[in-house]
Amino acid sequence: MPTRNDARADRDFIAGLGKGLSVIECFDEENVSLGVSAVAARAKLSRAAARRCLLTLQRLGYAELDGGLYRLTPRVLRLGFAYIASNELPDLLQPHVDQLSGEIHESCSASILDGNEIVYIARAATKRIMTVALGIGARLPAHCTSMGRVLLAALDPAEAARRIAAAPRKAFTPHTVTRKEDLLQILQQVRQQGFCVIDQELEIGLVSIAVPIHNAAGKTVAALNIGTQSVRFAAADLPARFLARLKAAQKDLKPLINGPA
Amino acid sequence: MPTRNDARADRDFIAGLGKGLSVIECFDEENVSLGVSAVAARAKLSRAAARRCLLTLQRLGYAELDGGLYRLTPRVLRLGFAYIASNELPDLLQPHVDQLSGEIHESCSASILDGNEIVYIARAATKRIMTVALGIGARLPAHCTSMGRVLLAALDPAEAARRIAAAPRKAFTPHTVTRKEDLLQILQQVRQQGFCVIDQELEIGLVSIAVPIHNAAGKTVAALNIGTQSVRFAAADLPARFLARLKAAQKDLKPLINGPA
DNA sequence: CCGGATTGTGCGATAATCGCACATTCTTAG
DNA sequence: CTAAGAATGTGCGATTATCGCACAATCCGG
Repeated sequence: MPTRNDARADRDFIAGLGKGLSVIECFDEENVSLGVSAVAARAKLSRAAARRCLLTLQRLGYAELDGGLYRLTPRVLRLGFAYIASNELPDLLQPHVDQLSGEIHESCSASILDGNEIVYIARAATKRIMTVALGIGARLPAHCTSMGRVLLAALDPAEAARRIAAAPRKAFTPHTVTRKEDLLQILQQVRQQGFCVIDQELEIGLVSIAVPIHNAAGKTVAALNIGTQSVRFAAADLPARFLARLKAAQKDLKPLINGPA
Repeated sequence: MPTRNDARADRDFIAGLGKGLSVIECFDEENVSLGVSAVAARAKLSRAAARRCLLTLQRLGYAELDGGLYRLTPRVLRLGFAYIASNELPDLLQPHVDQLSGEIHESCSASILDGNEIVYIARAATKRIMTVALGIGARLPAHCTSMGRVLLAALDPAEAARRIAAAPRKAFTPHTVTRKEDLLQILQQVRQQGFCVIDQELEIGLVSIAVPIHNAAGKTVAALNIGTQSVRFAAADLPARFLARLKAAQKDLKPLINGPA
């Protein structure tokens, strides 16, 4: 730990950039338009700083002012899109997700891991099966989702344990597994069998199955899943019903994915 | 023009934030990983400033360093998602887009206008019909797309003329209309008939039809389109084939969309 | 083994950011 | 209708964080 480097890092840290980004992240579904004070409170900035950020974002076209309330503009999509476009994964996966969903008439998604959360990078839904809508960029806790467990299982076990320990591990339903030891054991099992089935741990009535997606070098870079309703398929029946198709997609994709991603 | 206000705006402009955002936007499909110098050149910053931004982004988890080259992390999706989540439109539109696409077995998308470009906010594809992949957040010039013309037609005519004049108006195919006067006349027609058909102006073999989506107050806030291949449907047949469905969706959505968006 | 290019570092000067305190406007309640 | 409360916009001096140059270290290609 080079204390010299840390000092350097502190010197070279642009405070204004960090503040501005937190300001952008202040906005969400429940906070479509925010005033200066609200932003300051949410981003933990002084009102003056929040105001400066907002003014700057407005001047750059990332936010607009409407009667004292600020709101984000479509331009911020450029930022997220900078990632989507710079990463081949979403483009590669989306067609497969579309096709898979079309063939089996069930919802199908792909996601990657970011900390303790999975992030949707491709998605195709037959109809809305969950109460929450999950578009590209949506986040869900990793510990209680089929894709999340597949992705955690692909990590170094110590790292996986660390992330699980750090996660809130909220119980969304009575079925949600939240004990750290249980989760680690499940991860072990997922690692061995090469897929993961979730039985109503995120939402009652929702079951899903996921497999890892590997790049050409064999590293897990994403997860692919099929989600459906428990009234249509019992969780125990998912492997027999869908695993072959998921494995086929997994195999098709592997040679197409180059980078270390 | 309050010259006093401008001075104030200049004072309150956080340079670091603007620089950081341009740095993020440096990354795209052809530039997945960039070095400090490359970023500096692209964002038109001094190397020192670019380096500081990169370091800051890395510390905040928006970028990662891999052997001298920086790359964006999935975390930047949070930024774009701040917009998606804060705007009801994508969530409202996506299910309709999915359903429409499922029913008619053609690709279906929704987009909004940002300057001279349309931005995809919802999408469902049967198979990949275009050479380019268009995910959420993808941008296309407004002047030569069906949704773009519908959205431009909804603007104040003077404003539409201004944006068209400002746009590059590249001719993607021999069919692309690029003359300003012709485009304005087409807009007039679109405004009257309430929809727009494009015949291979963006890509040879690609035809599409779009209608505006209105909010409850009657203001156009998005566009909805169906795209297919000219070998399957002639452009002239699109209205008879698809307009009724699009209009139905338009009508269904209108009462659901509240805000001034 | 040696250019050429790129990255990392140190440092002083400058100017940009900060946040307080006040004036102003808008909203809410009585 | 008026007054209290809250939130926004403004001015300004001090501080400190940002800037970019110039040099050292490193990587890459010939």
